[in-house]
Amino acid sequence: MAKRNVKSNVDMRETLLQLAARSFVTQGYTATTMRSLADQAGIEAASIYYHFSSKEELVEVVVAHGGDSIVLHIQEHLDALPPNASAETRFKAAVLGQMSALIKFGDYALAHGRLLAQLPDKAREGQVKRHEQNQRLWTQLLEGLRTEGMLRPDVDIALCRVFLLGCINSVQGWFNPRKGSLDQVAKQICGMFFEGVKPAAKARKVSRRAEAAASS
Amino acid sequence: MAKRNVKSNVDMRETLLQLAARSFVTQGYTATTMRSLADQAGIEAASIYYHFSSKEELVEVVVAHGGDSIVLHIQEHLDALPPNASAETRFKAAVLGQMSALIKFGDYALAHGRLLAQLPDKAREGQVKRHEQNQRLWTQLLEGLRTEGMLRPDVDIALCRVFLLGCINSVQGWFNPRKGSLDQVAKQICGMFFEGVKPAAKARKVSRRAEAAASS
DNA sequence: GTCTATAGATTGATAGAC
DNA sequence: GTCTATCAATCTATAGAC
Repeated sequence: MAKRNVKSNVDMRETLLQLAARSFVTQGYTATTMRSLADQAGIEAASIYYHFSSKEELVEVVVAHGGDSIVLHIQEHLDALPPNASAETRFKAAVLGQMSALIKFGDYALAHGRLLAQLPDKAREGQVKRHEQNQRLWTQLLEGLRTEGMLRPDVDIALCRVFLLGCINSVQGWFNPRKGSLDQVAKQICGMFFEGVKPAAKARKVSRRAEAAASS
Repeated sequence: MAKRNVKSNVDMRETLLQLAARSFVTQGYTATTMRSLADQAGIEAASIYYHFSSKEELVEVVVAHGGDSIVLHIQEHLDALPPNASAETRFKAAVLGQMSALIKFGDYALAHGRLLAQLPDKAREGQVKRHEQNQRLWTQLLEGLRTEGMLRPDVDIALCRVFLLGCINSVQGWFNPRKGSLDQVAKQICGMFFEGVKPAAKARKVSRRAEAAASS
């Protein structure tokens, strides 16, 4: 039994990153002060500069970590599929991948999505590329669907993308793992996306369990 | 030909509100300084305090204006319908209403959506109610659809709402009025929402003009 | 690795002249 | 209504002791 500090400093750098991610996301970049982060970590503001050279470096690391996590996590889900998987299968895997990345990497993932506009100029440029990379991945997945005849000719791919990402990214705000699985929510989203919400000519009965996963 | 200032001060209060809305949305609340607003308006920072008692009052007015505009604008669209309009008709009118509110009130509308979390505590409480009012309106519209049998029993209303609002709210970011009308985009969104993106058993040909309205 | 002390810049806001 | 001048508070960041 060694030390027992406020945060039982196993790794102060990691602690600071997590606190920073949460604060940047909830309070914003400028509103987050080095002092408040230090307070929460149980150290003095000046001590942060032993771990990070500046506030700018701190936010860069947070946002980069978030962006990388999402892209890599989706890629993992895609790589796990057989090479001849259909566009629809790949699409569904990506939906689940992006959702679970949001849950798993929480504030980091949100930081990447919400913080870009607030970043200092230098830091922003590098991150924008990461963001565009994610957008391109989704555009490709949607184009794959179109090639395989899974998209009506009149639906716009760019519109689909914002439609989907807006929905998926909101998951982090309301998902409650005790009430249902991510898998069920992902299925509901894909169902809504492909089939719409209108009943088919012949009404059908489906499990309502996925419904319980949304709290609000 | 009276005065001709930097902003030709017809109404400095209005000018300040518009600049503040834009800056709050793009830079965030804390990052927006009274000095930068004054610079853009062509006056000194101290002069702002003749029009507003504090930075806090300034952001309150901006966010309130945005929230009211959206709710009232949708309500206008709904009130223009005949009293016996179907839930589907009301729903489509609300989609167009929220979209055109976003375009018409631009930064004010975005401020209401994006700034809530950054507001000082006192200002936030009042605004949260306005936000919930908007959410309730959409929930009611969706419940109306369900009552009239336009929603499959397995689709979750809360999920529908985030799905829709995420999509609609993104409109402000990419809509280009020279490439198409809001009406066309609204139709596409409603089509996607009700019918999904999957081709029907029997493929059909539809106009692609709406596709051109999205730029990115 | 963390502390105390403090420099240097910027912020929201006030007082009073015009 | 807008200005000049200024205050008190707070911020990022550095220097150097321990």
